[in-house]
Amino acid sequence: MIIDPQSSKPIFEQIANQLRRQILSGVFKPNESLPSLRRLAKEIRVNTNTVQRAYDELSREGLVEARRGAGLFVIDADANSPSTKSEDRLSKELQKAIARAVEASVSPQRIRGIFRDALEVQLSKAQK
Amino acid sequence: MIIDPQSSKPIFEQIANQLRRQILSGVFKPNESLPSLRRLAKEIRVNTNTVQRAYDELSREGLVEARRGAGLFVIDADANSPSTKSEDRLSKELQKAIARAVEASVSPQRIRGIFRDALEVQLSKAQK
Amino acid sequence: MIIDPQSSKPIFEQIANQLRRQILSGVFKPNESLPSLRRLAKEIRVNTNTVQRAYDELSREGLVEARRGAGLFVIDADANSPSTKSEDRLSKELQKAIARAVEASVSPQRIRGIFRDALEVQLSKAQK
Amino acid sequence: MIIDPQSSKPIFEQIANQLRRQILSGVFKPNESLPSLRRLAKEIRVNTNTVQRAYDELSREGLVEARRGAGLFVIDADANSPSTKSEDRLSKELQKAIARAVEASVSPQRIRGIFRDALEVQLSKAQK
DNA sequence: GTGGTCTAGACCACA
DNA sequence: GTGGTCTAGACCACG
Repeated sequence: MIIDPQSSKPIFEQIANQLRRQILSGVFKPNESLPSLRRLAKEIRVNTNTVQRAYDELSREGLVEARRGAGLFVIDADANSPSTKSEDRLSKELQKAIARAVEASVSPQRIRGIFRDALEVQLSKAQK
Repeated sequence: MIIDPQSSKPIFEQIANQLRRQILSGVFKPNESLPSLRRLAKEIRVNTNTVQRAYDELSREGLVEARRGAGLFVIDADANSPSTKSEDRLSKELQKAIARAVEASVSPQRIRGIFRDALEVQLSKAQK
Repeated sequence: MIIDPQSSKPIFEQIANQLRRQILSGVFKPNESLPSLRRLAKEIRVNTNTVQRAYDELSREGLVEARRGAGLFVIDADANSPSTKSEDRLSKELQKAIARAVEASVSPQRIRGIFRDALEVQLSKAQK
Repeated sequence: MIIDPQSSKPIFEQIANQLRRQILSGVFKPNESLPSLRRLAKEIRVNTNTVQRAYDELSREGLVEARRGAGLFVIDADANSPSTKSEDRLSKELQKAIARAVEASVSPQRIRGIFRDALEVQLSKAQK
């Protein structure tokens, strides 16, 4: 991991880029690991917040998943293949809805935002 | 703007949520500025970083655009454009689909995974 | 029982909320046990400490009672007792009063402070 | 601060008791600090979780208030004296509602739980 | 110990 | 003055 503090590219971006490459090239295997926030921060001598921000990026991209109290885990792509009927149905419905939105040139970011909202609403309803 | 520092919901999220609502409902008009980082921070008595993070969210979602040295501007794809209708529709469709999945006890994790997949598929299709 | 590990709402709170609702709505009958710590923890795949904390909340609220070596028992002041009516009434009255205060932009902090004071006053009066 | 690990009294309770006494006797003045979790934990050689639990007690009692990222602050009793009309009104309404509930022998814990719920509901409504 | 959120205060590039 | 990045160090939820 090489950091250039002088670069115009933000440090957190440099970190994210290198981790992304390592994940995609299989240096980090699905379903475990990635160095802890504090360990990596110490190692490359930057603040934990900076590493945190890099991890945040990867989370947002869906490459990695943070489990509170446990660590950062590389997402297992296989686990994402729909299998049960409910999931299959959900997948198809989402595909359709998203397709229409994309067609109407709603930005991917907005789609994500709307999805997050929708999920949250449904989960809180379900809790009652 | 109501902030509850004791809430389990992060402050930056509370801010982002309220701003998002205000933008979509037209309180802030397209092509003009939101309150500056420091002004808003002072007003609601939180750290500038916290407001920054909220602004970051809205940027990512494509609702606003930051112009360095100038301020935050509401994106022109404005509140009454066809795009809003599309987003409304998308929101409703996602709500329904997710509600059914939750009912069928698909885990939030899986729902997110399936959504990510679906979005990716649609985006790559759209590129062709 | 639906758990969303990614939610900003703490897991123990999600668990407590759902159990509370189930108790109040009569899914769990008075004088009998809730699922054991370890069983529930295993079922929803969280750490026993997390479930423990949720049970702790319910204990504090007086909804359940832990009997060492036996389990968690729903308190007898049961779901259809006059007490529930009182609670319902209290809930509605608090809702109204708080709504007005929020409307008048009293901060959540102040509302909490005022509530604490009011409760203390009433309790000390009751002691006489 | 004196800790007796052999005592039957839980350590977190010993800590809480001593802190409480110090606060009430004015060793710690309103509106400022209290040693940080980790500092106190190190000083008296106990786990941070234990100190955490003691602080938790004091929070619940309304003696101190945790401000995220800043520290633990002694509540300013004066700041709790109602002054504006809205707060006055709120106070009276809460008094009445609570008085009735106490009369109907709703436990203080339940009252607190119901209040928390009610506040949360109103705040989330206000956000929309 | 691990990730997440927050504060205080700093420096930078840009207008 | 604006937004953007960074550090140091705090509490919080969780395993």
